[in-house]
Amino acid sequence: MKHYSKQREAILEVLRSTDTHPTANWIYEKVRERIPNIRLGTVYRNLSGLTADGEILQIEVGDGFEHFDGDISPHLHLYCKECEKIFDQSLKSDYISKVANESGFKTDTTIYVAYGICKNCNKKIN
Amino acid sequence: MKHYSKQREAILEVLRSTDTHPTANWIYEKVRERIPNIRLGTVYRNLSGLTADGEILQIEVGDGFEHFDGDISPHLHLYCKECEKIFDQSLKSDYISKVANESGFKTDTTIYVAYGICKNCNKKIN
DNA sequence: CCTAAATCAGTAATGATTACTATTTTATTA
DNA sequence: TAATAAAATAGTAATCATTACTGATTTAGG
Repeated sequence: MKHYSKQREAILEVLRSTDTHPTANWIYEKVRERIPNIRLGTVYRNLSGLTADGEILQIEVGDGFEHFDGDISPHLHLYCKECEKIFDQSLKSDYISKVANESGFKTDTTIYVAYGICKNCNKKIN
Repeated sequence: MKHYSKQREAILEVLRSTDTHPTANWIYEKVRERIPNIRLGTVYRNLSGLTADGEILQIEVGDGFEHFDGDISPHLHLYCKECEKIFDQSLKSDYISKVANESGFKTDTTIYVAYGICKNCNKKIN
């Protein structure tokens, strides 16, 4: 990722314009509204580059899809196993980073995921 | 996962006998030494069941493979982008779980992943 | 023992992601 | 602003980790 491209720019804008954690395909469909003949491969290539550059986060919750996040601040991802949605929760400190660096590991990205049942689903079930 | 099976038992034992974070295929090769005609599909099915039952953890680090962990205590996974290995580090408290539950989310599993460069690779590079 | 449900071996299919190539776009330098 | 090399893209094809299917086997409980 050494050069600017309008495709990369559009992908980044789409990702930053949502507070969900979309898949590559979702991003592809959105970007296609602006750049109709963009290819899914281009979206994947840029998402990989943006992740490597630390401009976005890649989140995996075990549902078979890679999810992407335009918010790179350290925060908690709550994955509800009932509705299969990802919720965000802010964190006061980057706990992981501190612990990791104490042991000589140079951290540049931290991912926090909790699995369980969200507030809403809890009401419905019980 | 309501019934016992020797396949499930063997898979769990293999996973608990290592402190690495193997892939389904690695586990398959190991279990095959004991049960020669077990199938990869059986390994996958059992790993999914064991994960759902909370007996093992499923860790994803963005390398295209699902990794499994027989240690279900909350701990930190350090993924070195240089040597592509996963290191463990114990945690004094399950920070995520506390924060999540405060907001009404019922957590049953927490995953901590830090990306960066490990101690050894740091020496080699610099 | 018997039965029903769960799991398995064996095999085939799926589909998210990656790879490839010729063309176009970008950054740089003169 | 033209020339050049490197990087990115469109278009297409391939990969391969994972899941799905089916008939046979194993398990749990009475």
